[in-house]
Order: sequence, then C-alpha cells, then structure tokens
Amino acid sequence: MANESGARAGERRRYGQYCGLAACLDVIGERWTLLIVRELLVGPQRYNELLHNLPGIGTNLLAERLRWLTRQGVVRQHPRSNGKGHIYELTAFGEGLREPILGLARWGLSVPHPFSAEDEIRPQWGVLAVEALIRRDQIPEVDESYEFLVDDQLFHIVVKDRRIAVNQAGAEHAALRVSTDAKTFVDIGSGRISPFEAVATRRLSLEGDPEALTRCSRLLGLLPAESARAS
Amino acid sequence: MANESGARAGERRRYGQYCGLAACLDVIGERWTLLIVRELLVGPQRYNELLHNLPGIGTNLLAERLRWLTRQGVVRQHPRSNGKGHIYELTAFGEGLREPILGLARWGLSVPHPFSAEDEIRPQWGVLAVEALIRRDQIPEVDESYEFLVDDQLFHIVVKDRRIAVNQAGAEHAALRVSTDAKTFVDIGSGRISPFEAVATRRLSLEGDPEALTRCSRLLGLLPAESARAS
DNA sequence: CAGTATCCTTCCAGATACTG
DNA sequence: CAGTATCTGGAAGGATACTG
Repeated sequence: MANESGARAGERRRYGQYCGLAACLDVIGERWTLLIVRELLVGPQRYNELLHNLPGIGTNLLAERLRWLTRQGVVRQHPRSNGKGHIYELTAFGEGLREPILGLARWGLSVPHPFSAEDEIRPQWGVLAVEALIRRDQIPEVDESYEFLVDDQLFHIVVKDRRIAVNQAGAEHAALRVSTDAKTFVDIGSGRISPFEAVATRRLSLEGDPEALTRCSRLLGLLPAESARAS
Repeated sequence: MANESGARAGERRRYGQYCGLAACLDVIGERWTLLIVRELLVGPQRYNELLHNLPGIGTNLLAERLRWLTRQGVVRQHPRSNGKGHIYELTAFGEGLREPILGLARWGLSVPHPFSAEDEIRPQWGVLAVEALIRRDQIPEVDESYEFLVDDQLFHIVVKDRRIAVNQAGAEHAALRVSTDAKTFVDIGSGRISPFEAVATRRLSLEGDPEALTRCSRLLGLLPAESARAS
C-alpha cells in the first residue's frame, strides 16, 4: 500500500509509441536506470554497494528503480547464503542490454568534453571502458592475455582463436600487465592521452612484451588500425 | 535572456561521473532526446515533421532539445534552399549513435509486452525495426534485395557480397516485395506474429521468390538460424 | 544493512498566445 | 509555416531523517 505514488505498474509515464526504441525507453529510459544496469553488468551487487557506486542517486530512487527493474524482469534479487539481505543481479533479459550499453559508453567517451574535474570515479568503470573499446575487427592473431589493475580492480582480456573474453580477477600468464588509476584509464579510453604518454608521465606502469602493448592498444582502438605507419 | 530556466548550457543536471555511459547520458539521457535522434536517423526532418512524428512531445520541449542537441554537436540545422525555415539532421557525431540505438530498439522489441493498443505509430519506425533486426551473422550468400512498403514508406535491403545496406525508396529488381501496415510490421519484428501468419491472415502481402522470403526472414532473425529444421 | 517516509525542488505535458 | 515564450498542475527527482 506504500508504493502507490511512484511505482504502480503500467501507470507510469510511457511514450505510447509502437516502436522498439520507445518500448525500450519505457523500461530503462528514466534517470539513473541505465546506470544501475551498468553497475550490474560488471557483477552482482548489494543495495549498499550500488548506493556507493552510484554517487548522487539517493536511497529512495535506488529502491524504486530496483523494484521497477525487478518487475520488468531486467534484474533479479536473490537472498544471500548467509541469510542476511539479498544481492541484485541481471537476468538473461537484462544481460541483453550489454552490447547497446557498451556502444553508448563508447560514444560517450567520444563526446568532446565529457568530464569535469570533480566527477566521481569508480574502478569498475574502467572495466566497462575496456569492454566498450574492444574492436571486434581488430582482434590480434596471437593468443595471449592482458591483465589490468585499475586502482584495486583486477581484470583481464583473453584473446584466443581470434575471440575475446573479459574476465574479473588476474590472468595466469599475461603477455602484458597494466597498472594504473581509474582516472588515467578513462582518460586513455577517451583519447585525452595516449597509452604511451601515460607511461611517460608515470601515470601508468607496464610490464611485459612491448609488442603485446601495440596489439592491445590496437585492439582497443588506441592506435590506428593494422599496418598503419606512425606519421 | 529568456531561456534561463531550462537551457543554460553546462548547468543542467549531470551525473558527474567519470564514466563513458554517464557522459553519454548527460548528452542524450533526458526524456525525448533519444527519440528525436531516432527520427533523424531515418532522415533529416523539419521542425513540424518532428513534432508530428513525436506525438506527445510539446513544442517547447522539442525546441529546447533541438537547441541542446545542436550545442552538443549531435544535430545540425541548415537553412533550406527555398529560404524558408531549416531542416534538422544528424552530424557525423550524432550518426555514431546509430548502432547503439538500433541495439536498444532490438532489445525493446524483445520486452514481454512492449505495446498497448492505443500506441501511436509511424511508418518510418518500421524502417528502423528492419535495421535493428538485421543479423550481421546471418547474411545470405545470394546477392539480392528485398523491398518493403510499410504504409506509405518505401525502402529496401540490399545484400551484395555478403554486405548489407538499407536504403530509402524502391529497389530495381527485388527478389521479394513485401507490403503491409506499420503495426503488422512491428508485430512481426517483436515476434508477436510470424511473417507466415501475417500472410495467412492477409495483413501482409508478398510478391517474389518464396526462397527469398526464407532468406530474408532468417536475415531478420524471424526464423531459426541456418539449416535448423522446423519442429 | 536495507530499505521507507517525508519534504521540497525541478522537470514535464499541454494549452495557448505570439513573432518573423 | 516555423518556430519561441509563458503559464500551470502534476509527476519525477533529490536530500535527509527514520525504522525493522
């Protein structure tokens, strides 16, 4: 009886258009909603983790959005083994937003002046940036993996048989190990600085095969594609 | 001096996150914005056309959004040859939203009950639905084209050398000509009815090679992929 | 920890009137 | 025709205090 104001199913504002995009926005178009999905794309999280990772959201909004996304089948809430509280995760349906969201994120990185100096940052957004930047048409022919440590987030890209996977945790035998802070990471992703420049200014440290760095940079679209010569 | 309330550049609500997706949503995340971009993805339009194709938007909102998108470099406004008024079109930067938007639209079509009976519809949304449904991994090996007449919108898909293009206007030698209304079209796209069912109930008429219909349906993901047998 | 309840501000829809 | 400006009720968003 309490949630009548903001969440009565089917009565919230709709575009009322017989169009796939409008239908999509009816579900995930409200403020904050897509950012919640973004968080869950990196992995399941608890309520308070989400609250922390979405600076500015306000607890009522988060609760309302989670309720809505659960009703819509985008998010699932399941009790934790210890019996205390629950954890939120994407359903298979919600996972279907991964590609379009990565596409939007890539576009966002290409916005002329996307960020302000006071903007908040969380290391997992670096994971997202990497996923967004991967060029499916620039996959190296060498099977190898690249490990990244962004603040305290450890993850890696695996290249195998010209296929790509991004995984949490460290890689066993990484051809390249990159260590940096989240801000530098996103700056590289948005083209504000080059990976080489970041190394030179000691904002980023590298370990491993220099050739692998070139392949990795190319994979992420940070260098001109294939066989282009430096000018 | 008049637009101080809603449109002072750079002062509007931002997420304030150092993240590509947040930056993207700072630009196109507000209500109606992405639908305006959708309209312009199909082709340039004048103010009043946009007003008509975005039922419910309200003239002030449209004006404000167009001003904002122009400032952001997503939309360009250029005077028409006859000197009267101007026409709005996407910039190259705005065009960069095509893939993610098509992805969102495809996802929207997969929402359980996306539409309501009173929803408005415009034929060009059918063009968008087709673009959204194209499976890059299911391109026929036969070079041919498929023509669609959706209400009064004529367009076609060209398959050539395993590459795809969607164009306005009719095709010269279409292997398949499909004629239907926009609602049926979107219903097929969202899987509510099959193309064959639409033919059987005379909501859709076909002309051309039945084999081409199968290839085209497969290309649009309306039939199980490759060599799968009907069960 | 995981949310509700409350209060206040901002944004949006729709109507309408106005300008070049 | 192609917009811009203004107004108003109502809905959504934001901050914070509070509860099981």
